[in-house]
Amino acid sequence: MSENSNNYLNFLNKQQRKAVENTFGATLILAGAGSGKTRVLTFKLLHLLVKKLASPNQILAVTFTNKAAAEMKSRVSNMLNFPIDKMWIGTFHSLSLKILKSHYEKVGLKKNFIIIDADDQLKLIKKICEIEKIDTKEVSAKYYQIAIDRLKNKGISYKELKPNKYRQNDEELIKIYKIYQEELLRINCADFGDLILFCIKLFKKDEEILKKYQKLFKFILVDEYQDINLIQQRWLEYLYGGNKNICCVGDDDQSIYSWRGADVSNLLNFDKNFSKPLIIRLEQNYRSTKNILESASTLIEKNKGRYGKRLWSENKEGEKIIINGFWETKEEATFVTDKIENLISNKTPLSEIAILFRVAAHTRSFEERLISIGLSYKIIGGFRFYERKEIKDMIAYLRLVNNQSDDLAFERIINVPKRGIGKTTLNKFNLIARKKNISLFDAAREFISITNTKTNNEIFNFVQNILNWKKIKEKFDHIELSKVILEDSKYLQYLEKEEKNLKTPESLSRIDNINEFLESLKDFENLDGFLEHVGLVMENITNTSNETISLMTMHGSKGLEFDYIFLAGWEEGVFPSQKSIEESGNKGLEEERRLAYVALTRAKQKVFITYVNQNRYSYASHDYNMPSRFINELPKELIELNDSSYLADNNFLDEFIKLENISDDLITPGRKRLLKKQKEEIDWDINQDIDAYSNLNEGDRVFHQKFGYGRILYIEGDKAEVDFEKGSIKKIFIKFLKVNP
DNA sequence: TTTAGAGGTCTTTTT
DNA sequence: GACCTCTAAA
Repeated sequence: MSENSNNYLNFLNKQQRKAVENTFGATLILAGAGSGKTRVLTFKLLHLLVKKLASPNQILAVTFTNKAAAEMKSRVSNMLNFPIDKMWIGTFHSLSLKILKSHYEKVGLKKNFIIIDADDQLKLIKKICEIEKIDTKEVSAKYYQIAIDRLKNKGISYKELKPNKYRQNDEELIKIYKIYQEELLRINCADFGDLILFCIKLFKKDEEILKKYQKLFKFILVDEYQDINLIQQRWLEYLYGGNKNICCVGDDDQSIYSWRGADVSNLLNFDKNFSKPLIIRLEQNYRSTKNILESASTLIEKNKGRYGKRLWSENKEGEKIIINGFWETKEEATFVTDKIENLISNKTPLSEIAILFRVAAHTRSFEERLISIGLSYKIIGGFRFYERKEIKDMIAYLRLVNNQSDDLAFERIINVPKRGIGKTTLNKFNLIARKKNISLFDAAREFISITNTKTNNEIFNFVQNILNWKKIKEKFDHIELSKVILEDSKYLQYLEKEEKNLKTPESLSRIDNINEFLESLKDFENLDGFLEHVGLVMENITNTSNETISLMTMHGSKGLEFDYIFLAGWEEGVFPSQKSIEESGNKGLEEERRLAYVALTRAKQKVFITYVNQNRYSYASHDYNMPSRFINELPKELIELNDSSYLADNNFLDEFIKLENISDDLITPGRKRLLKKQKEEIDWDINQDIDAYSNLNEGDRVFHQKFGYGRILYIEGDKAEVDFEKGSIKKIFIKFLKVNP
């Protein structure tokens, strides 16, 4: 341990110190943004070790995201002189996996089981629906996927699910859930929910095992407690039951995962779930300037469902929040990068700059701009490396070599690259597999032994390849194996061909990604280690150079801090998200507001907010959006509003700022106002009859295949802005419009 | 029987 | 823009 390990307590304020030194029993730390909660947790860990209250492997430290876990690990390893490998620091899922790896057979899994992602989940459910002849037109496979996920978050198994007469598809759901669970076991896979559920099952079933872990974990530390769902709470309760020492850190204002089953009431019921807790509040913010803190606090006070706290700070006032509106996304990206260039010339390190988005897909225009001006950036989360098609294909090959009963992997690659083994042949495999209760791989072998068709040769080769690779796996390492697979399967050849023919940005980067994939394999000892990492983390761990700008979602930014924060896309419908309000009404809106609070409080020095008023490009059409209501909710005296000349000319901002009380109706008010305004401006003439395609005028009633009937707002070159009756305004090429008589 | 292409639908946030 | 389904052609 380091020399100054005895005076670490001096680095803490009174409340923090109390939190650290109160080691036994239950402690709940209500910690505001930037109040040093990670510091408290890591120091507490240190304290437990220094005071010899526990040895490293007797402390269980649970975090919510992989990033937070990595952060804590690095902080702890900086303070301590010994390797932290033996410590139980990780996410609920990774810690559950660690436990399950010693007891997999007790829950019906086999060695080296694989964790499947949402993609595979959906594929499996679709397959089940098809086999069981469950119609997925009215109720989609996705619905069932989400439903099963939600049930798992609540710890409800298919046996416990009682059909609800107010929901129509519960019978189907139960059936699918049951088969889904059986299928997972058969192909030796578990989904995210299972990792935690299986642990609980294990604890319930085997008291000896439960006792062992209860005894082992003398102290439990939990980060981001407000985001914990029911099943995670139960997981904690089981492990808490032994030594009864638990310390949770949370902030109700930062609860942003209710859609994943996170339940803030865990925070409320803390004293019911854990006995006689000490509750400590941390309200001094060390991170942000007074202005940023004040702005964020004013915003979050608009929420009704909160415990209420007011953060304070001894930091300097700082600068105002700069808000800029733009006509289109390009302009927005250019503005942001210009500002970044300014910051760089003032010696701001790139690592202190982050651009945050509501939707991961919105990073694109910024990426283009950053590439063109040559600034290095990294995307955290978002388009996950391991979710790219070519990477998933490669992983599927490895998975199948690893485990021939992995049907999901088999189905993914049996015809990639194309081998002339299409749907019909696959259906035949499926038939055999089900009849004989064997894997698709074995069914394929069976198929060639009993039939004689043209495709037999290809199937035979495929099967032989897998068996060959299996032998190679035994003799060589996973990197060598991957290279052989790339060659033998002709996958690399297939990518090269695609690159030549298509020349799309995606196809051009595929081979690079494969090379990066091979590179990232080097970080793992063997195939098992790699597959485990892929299943849990989904992010590439190479390419973590520090001197870059960070681009990420607001969700992804939680727990991080930067000197300068750029918040892009603050538009009604985008943020707050239309979907979230439609789905959960005021609750959804409040969660979006908490997200805004999280985003603002990431900044240490200065915040820039931007919005694109007129031309947010999404899903191949252009959307109109009003500035986010959250802009309106910031204290007027602490913000500086600027807008592009177009917006100034049209008084968009003036109009917007005048509005004080915005209702929480289901349709976002910004959109409502805009629709109203434009409808008034145009004098409709419904009965006008014009030839299709030509002579289109403003005000014409038109028809579009995708969006239905609408009216032309104005025409600009070969495009027309159309107000569709379904409620959206889109910019469409005129040639796609027909005039309705 | 497979594959390419056309046309449709659905688009949040993460372990 | 990605992914699915349907259809027509190979």
